[in-house]
Amino acid sequence: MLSAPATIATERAYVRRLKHHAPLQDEDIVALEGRLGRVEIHAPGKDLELAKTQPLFLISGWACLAHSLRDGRRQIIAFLLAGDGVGFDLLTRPQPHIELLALTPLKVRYAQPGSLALNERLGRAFAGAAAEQQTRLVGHLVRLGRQTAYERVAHLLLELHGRLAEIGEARGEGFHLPVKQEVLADALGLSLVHVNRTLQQMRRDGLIDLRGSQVSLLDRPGLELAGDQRA
Amino acid sequence: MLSAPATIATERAYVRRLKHHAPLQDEDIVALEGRLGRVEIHAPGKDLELAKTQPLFLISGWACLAHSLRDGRRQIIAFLLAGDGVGFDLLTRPQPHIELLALTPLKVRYAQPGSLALNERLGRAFAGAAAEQQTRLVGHLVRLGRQTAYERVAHLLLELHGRLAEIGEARGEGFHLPVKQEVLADALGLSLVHVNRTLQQMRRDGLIDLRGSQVSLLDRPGLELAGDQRA
DNA sequence: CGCATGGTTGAGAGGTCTCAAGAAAGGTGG
DNA sequence: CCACCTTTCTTGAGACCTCTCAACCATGCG
Repeated sequence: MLSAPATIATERAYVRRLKHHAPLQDEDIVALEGRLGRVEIHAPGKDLELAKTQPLFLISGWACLAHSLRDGRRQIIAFLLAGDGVGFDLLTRPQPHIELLALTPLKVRYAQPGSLALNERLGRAFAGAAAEQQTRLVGHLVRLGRQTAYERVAHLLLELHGRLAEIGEARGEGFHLPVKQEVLADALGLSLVHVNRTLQQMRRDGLIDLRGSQVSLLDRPGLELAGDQRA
Repeated sequence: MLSAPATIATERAYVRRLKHHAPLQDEDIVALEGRLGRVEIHAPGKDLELAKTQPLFLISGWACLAHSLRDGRRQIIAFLLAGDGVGFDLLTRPQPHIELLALTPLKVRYAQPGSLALNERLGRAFAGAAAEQQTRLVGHLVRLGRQTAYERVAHLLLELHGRLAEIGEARGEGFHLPVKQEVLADALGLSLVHVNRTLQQMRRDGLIDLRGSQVSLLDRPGLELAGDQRA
């Protein structure tokens, strides 16, 4: 029984995320849960087939939206973390040539088709989540268009840390980054090799610590100076 | 009176755009028009202050959404053309650090605040327009992340021609591109100089003709080969 | 005619890429 | 627990793409 609270907390990451955007009441949660169904686990690398799948929430693990070009080049559009919904907003609706990929073992909970904005509060929560998604997408676009490799990496690390902290998956300034550098490269529009060199450089500069897939942001002001893109 | 039909057609570019996404009936148009108000004209370079403005439709001219970094670098997020709405979808809702800029003399028609999805057909039309916007945004992101300068330019020219053709602003394979190369650079994540060189190269390759702000796509298959990003 | 703006071109620097090989880490079967 | 194999990370070297700086040309306008 010791693990029960943790399990519940984990399985309700989506509740926590939605509550960030609107003050949900117990009845809202109950109503929402009533529309949720089976849980599935997918292996890393699995294509969840955005076009054919029902809406879902990520319970645990990392996923991404990706677009592949003919010649094998790939661009990752967005990272999806525990608590994120898929199929509720425009970005995660089926789009041509976009695939939804599991980056780690992925636990998802499917919802019944149709909107889950069952009342005004839930509606605002989903709208808020969609707006946040959209803001991140624009931030990603700016990264790719106008930032250097060093800036892109710093900016992405800050974003991921912030998102993970929100769902309780960061430990202080540290977090688990369970993706290959190749994935970071495909997200950042860089080559694998250059991502590696950039990480080395940030390590030498004392901005981060990196051992295995464990990252620590050693110098947050420095990282923000490097990566922040605000006007 | 000879110019009247043309004027009406122009002023209703937004109707044409919406009809692309749902079969609107006359009553829908009437209802929509009932919610539209004053027309204003803004000078090129004008910041329309996304955060403070009412929703609006572009009647004529070009605008863009842009994000400026501290040091002056700028990334254009999206081009907005005649018929495009602003403030109806997530992308064109106020977002931090994003500004709405007139790129040419810009004629806009303001709408009353609140949703214009007055019935199910209009709702689908607006949703369709938002989805198209979103798809373009993702395409733009892939351009910036994984395409070369040459590919980016080709892809953007094809996109713009397609959009202009939809609203009757293309003449065959030609169209008017009323923006400085600096603007293209800020959209494509390139330097002004490199955009110029790339255009020269495409001209030498016989893909495009470019005189003044007049562009002709001389070799559409060639352009698509160069710029198309489909998997 | 002269100025301002935007386009064009050259030259060299710098950032990022590709190719390639070696080191580290992780998993698996003996 | 070790040996091996695979995967991932790391590093080097050189090529290539794109950038910056700078100058010059073309156009339009007062």
